[in-house]
Amino acid sequence: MSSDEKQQQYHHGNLREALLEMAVLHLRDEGHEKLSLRAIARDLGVSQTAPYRHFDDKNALLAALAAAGFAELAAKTATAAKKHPADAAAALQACGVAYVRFARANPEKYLLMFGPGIVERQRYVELVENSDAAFRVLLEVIEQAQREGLFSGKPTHMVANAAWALVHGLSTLLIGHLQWIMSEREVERQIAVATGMLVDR
Amino acid sequence: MSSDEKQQQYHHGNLREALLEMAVLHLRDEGHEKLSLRAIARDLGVSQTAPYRHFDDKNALLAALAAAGFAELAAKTATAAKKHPADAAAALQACGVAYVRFARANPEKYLLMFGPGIVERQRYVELVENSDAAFRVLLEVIEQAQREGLFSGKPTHMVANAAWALVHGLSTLLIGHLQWIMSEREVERQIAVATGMLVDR
DNA sequence: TGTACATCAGTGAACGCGCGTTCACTGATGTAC
DNA sequence: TGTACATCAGTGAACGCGCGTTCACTGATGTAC
Repeated sequence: MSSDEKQQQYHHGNLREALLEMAVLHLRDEGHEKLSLRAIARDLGVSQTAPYRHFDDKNALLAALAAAGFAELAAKTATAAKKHPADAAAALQACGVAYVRFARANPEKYLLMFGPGIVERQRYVELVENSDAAFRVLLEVIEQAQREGLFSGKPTHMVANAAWALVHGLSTLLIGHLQWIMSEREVERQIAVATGMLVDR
Repeated sequence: MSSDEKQQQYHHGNLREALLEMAVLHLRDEGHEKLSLRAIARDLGVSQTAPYRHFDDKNALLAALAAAGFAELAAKTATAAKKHPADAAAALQACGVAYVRFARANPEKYLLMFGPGIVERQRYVELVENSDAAFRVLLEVIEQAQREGLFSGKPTHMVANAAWALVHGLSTLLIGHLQWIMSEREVERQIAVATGMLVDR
């Protein structure tokens, strides 16, 4: 224990954020199914009931975690897309690459975001908004692509859903079934080939 | 209780299959995370330790369930593909449609098959074989497509992975995030649009 | 500047839960002779 | 055809577990006057 840790304060001062940070660590290590409020509190040196001052229940903490994840995902994909303001095909592919990279960098967080681990998602305003925002990034890139003549004649939201399905499916396969059988080089090539198939004419 | 059910035998005679069938029902109703060996035994009117005569542990039962699911999926997609022996693009699309329909008809089973709910999958020979077989159906359709000149110049397994990613992603989105916001008609159209994007030139 | 008091953010003990799994057991079945 | 016996497929009690959550509480903080 460092001297910092020794000097225990009755009021933590920043417990909400500390809980979320520790939760991210636990998530990384063991996934959201095994994530335990008690264990998180324990690791923060705080009583097991302290989290209830900041979150209604475990589900609320998971929802906050997922909401932050969607914000991060939206930021990453938006940044990637903005690098190709004049070329929608390139923007779409860059967006897809950024998407899959996010999932690979944060596999357990990604699975929490899209899995059934959070109940009554619609109750959590921030979660709904952030997840909508993440999808909207993709949607806007598709709209731009349509203005440039790609995907002509196909309904925008269906093209967007299909693109989403591709990157989502690739993400989950790469952090699941395909996890161990591809080298890093192959993975990068795979991402390029798959996102390219959306765009090649 | 019917008279059939009343006449309890000490030896069930078919408990292994009965356990799997009941497990499928529980899976449908509550998902694999809540699935409990005790509850399944209870519903079969059998002691909570009886399942251990037929499965090493809970994980083994889940593995058997998933293995059966992959066999089913392989059969459905193979049947769909065979209907278009001379047109690989049509075969691929039919295969994709069958794939997504399977997932939508068996959402919780599908999530078990692809999720992290089963540990040490490689220990279960039948599971590995059946999941390989399911992927092989898709792979063979892609190979046929390449012989017909589609996807020229792209590595077969990468095209296959991309196709798999698309149908897998669509499946999980349709049973997850997109579950409630599309009508049945829209879903069918969505599946057609997405699988069509793999194939349109 | 000092004090009373409301409010906030912690504590620790306890409840109740269902679960997976182990154990020693027993009833039923089928086979060798 | 009858019997001994090994094996198989059940039983029921029990262990131990960590968990989410509630409760009544208390120490710290900040604000009104």
